[in-house]
Amino acid sequence: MEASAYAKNCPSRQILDRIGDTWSVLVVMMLADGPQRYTALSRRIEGVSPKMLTQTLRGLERDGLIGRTVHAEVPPRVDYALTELGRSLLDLVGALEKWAELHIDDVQAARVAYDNPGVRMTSRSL
Amino acid sequence: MEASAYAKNCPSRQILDRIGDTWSVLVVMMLADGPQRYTALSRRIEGVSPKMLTQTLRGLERDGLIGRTVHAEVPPRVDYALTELGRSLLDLVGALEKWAELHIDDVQAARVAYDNPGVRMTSRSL
DNA sequence: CAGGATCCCCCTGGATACTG
DNA sequence: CAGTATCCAGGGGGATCCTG
Repeated sequence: MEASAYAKNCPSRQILDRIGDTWSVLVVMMLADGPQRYTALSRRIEGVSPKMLTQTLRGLERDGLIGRTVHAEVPPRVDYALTELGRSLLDLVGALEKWAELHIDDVQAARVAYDNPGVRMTSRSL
Repeated sequence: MEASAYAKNCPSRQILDRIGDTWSVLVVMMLADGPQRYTALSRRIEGVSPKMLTQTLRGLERDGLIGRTVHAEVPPRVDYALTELGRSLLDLVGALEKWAELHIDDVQAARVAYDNPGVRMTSRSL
């Protein structure tokens, strides 16, 4: 079926899966400021467990969105940085943020309206 | 923390949560063609269970992205259609598809390279 | 036809402790 | 410092059956 193709074969789905991932986008945004160390990321992204951070970083690295550089030092030093491919994602993330900021009020108003069925509205949303 | 604000308060996160949802985007894309009935959607989106379809539709409706119209007929007839807000999402989805199509090859190449560590590369991805 | 209700399983992801 | 290993609870989501 067409939808099946959409759901599995289609590039969008694969990208969606990564974009939709909670931490991936957060990491990409953090790295927009420049290369960061593991610990720096774990501190800046509050609430992320080491497991999830590592997992997220591996996923992004596998997709070629970030690069991982190990410096031959003691103590170990590892930097993560956006690749060119990763940087190209920033536009998309930016567009997403823009849409969000532009329409979040409408969305929240819709939610309130939906959650309060009895209340009269001055206009219909459809 | 800043990341906390990002993760919870920030509009982007809320939109991300919806965008990232497997079925939501699929439904929105389907509805881009025009209003659709429940059954039509369930057929076109292969693999979706009634439960998830309903849940997805409710979520989109709650966010004001789609409208639900019940026709007073027997058998029941319910149409779902994008709202103006929902339609404005199409641009974003379009941008996403565009990015995906444009870069999916790079991503897949990166994945192959990542999964085959021994292999020599002609160029570095960073 | 368009779902609601229920059961249940699995997998995500958090917490914690440990290591090269 | 930069992770890995392990354990474990919660919830997402499928399958199924039922109804206005």
